[in-house]
Amino acid sequence: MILDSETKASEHSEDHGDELRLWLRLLTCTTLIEGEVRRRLRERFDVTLPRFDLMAQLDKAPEGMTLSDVSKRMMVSNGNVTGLVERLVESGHIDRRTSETDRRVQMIRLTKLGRAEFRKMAAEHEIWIANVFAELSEKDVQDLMRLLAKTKLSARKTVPQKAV
Amino acid sequence: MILDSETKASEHSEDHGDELRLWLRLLTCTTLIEGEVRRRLRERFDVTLPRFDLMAQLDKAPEGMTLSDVSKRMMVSNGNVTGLVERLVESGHIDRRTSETDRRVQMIRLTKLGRAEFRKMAAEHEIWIANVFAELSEKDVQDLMRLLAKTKLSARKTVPQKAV
DNA sequence: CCGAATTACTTTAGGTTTAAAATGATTGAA
DNA sequence: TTCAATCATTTTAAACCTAAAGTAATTCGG
Repeated sequence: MILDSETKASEHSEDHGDELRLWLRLLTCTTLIEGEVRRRLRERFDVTLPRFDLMAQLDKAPEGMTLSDVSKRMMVSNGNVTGLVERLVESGHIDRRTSETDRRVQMIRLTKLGRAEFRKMAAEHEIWIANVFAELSEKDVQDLMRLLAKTKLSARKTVPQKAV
Repeated sequence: MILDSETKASEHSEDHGDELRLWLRLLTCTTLIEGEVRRRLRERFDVTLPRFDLMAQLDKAPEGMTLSDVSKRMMVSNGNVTGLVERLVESGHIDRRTSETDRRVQMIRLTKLGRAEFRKMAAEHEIWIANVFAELSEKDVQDLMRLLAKTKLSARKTVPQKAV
């Protein structure tokens, strides 16, 4: 196998500049969108983004979820969820009860109020997000979906998994 | 202009599901990568991500930056920067001095220690990021760069600009 | 059955983050 | 000049977030 000088050089000191720029761009897009969503949630509904995110998880699980489930789905620490849930119970948006079969487990679900408020917010939120991507063609959206799926798989391989 | 039923329907209740899924995927990728970078920075260098990010900004500006500059670049609030800078001055990584021409302005820059430590971390960081995207082809990377640039422009249009 | 390991959740300490108000310095228009 | 507006930064209050340690319940191998 013959290697030209460029390939040879890359063996020990590859150029990683493109990947770094890609990461920064990805981060910028997310931060930009997240900040705007946060601002609008506060302005329109006086709600924080983490509260909205947690309610979104519960809306997809009418039968309820455990705190651990929420923690994994939201990719945040257990302790973080404990505090968020505490405040959402306090404000009457979610309902928490200890599982009858396993007393370690807390099942939480949206209350009627919580569900109603979430649905109202979610409807607007979906329009905001559609606007965010308004200048992308349908093909752009599909391409981006595909590339991000690939990125997610690639990134996951660099994350050490818990032993099974 | 003739509209078929699908187009007609879309006038008032367009389907925004794809965009929403795209946003969630974007967010997942960023959260995943960010979490892993945070974990490694702590594990390898006992440093937090915000501290690293701030030092990265300063490394690109050898002549120094104002706190407002940093705030804009990092897309975080002013008050946040004040606290971060406070701790980085405390630990000897950055140097802060009041501008001679405008006493409202604080110029900050990396100290010798700060620069040395940052460079060491940045070298490893770059490799971690390259690994994150390792399964993407060179074309994938370029496509993703282009689509994210487009996304950024599109998203910016939905963010209300401050009056000039 | 029994004790070690695991699991679910909470607590703690410290740092991060925001929005909004406050402080002090500069600018600019009348 | 002068004072209202603007600007850079800090402060404040509350929430968010993590890592790590702690508590209590369950599971499982022997």
